Amino acid sequence: MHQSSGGSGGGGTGGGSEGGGAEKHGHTASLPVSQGTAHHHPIAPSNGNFLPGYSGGADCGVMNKQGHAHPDMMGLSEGGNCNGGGVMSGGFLGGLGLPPGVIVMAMGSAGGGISDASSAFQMTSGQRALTDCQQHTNSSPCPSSSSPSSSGVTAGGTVAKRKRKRCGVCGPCRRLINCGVCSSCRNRKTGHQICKFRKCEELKKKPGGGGGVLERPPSVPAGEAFRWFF
DNA sequence: ACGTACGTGTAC
DNA sequence: GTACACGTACGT
Ligand SMILES: [Zn+2]
Ligand SMILES: [Zn+2]
Repeated sequence: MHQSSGGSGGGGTGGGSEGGGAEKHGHTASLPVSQGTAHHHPIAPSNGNFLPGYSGGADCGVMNKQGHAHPDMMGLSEGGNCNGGGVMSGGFLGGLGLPPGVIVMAMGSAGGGISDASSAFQMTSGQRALTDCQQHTNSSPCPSSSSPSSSGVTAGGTVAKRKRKRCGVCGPCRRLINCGVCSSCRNRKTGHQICKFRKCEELKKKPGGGGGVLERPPSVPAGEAFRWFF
């Protein structure tokens, strides 16, 4: 019971004092998706807040003039940020759930870059289910069977709930470092939660509608979005 | 073994 | 309904 509350509030806030150990040396974590065909952080993050792979097509010059990435720019509920307006980050893409392709394409046109097109494609498909070639015929992340934990039952018989993993493609997931000022960051020691700005959107949602429910963003049934590309 | 982060219960 | 704290799954 209590699934309603557990979804957002419950897990979304914890804290820590310092944002020292954001993650690891670059391996944000073991993202389920193999984003950069070539892992191992080839180059340093230009912004430091986003993965290099995606920043490439994102920074056109028009935006990205933040200089110093501010932790609170989306206007979550921290510090009463008003969202400057020039600042846009994962929130605008994954946060709003608007047609990413359109935006990216618009930028691509301005910048005049074919490579941007591919980026857009990646983002669009990546947001939902990665259209990559990587089909993973069988490399299932979950060992399924053959493992006590996978069975879902621990020694005592308690049903061990398997934890979901971040999608790795949404805005928050693409973030690399913690803001260090949000509740989660401040109380990480006690809260054991990831930075609010890094909390995967998929994890925020899908409290129990995973699998059978085809959740799609209101308006623009994907199909239409596709048409915009061609 | 350790740190990180998801899930859940409770407090407000 | 939101925020906080705890247990524990998960990866290294
Ligand atoms: Zn934070
Ligand atoms: Zn995500």
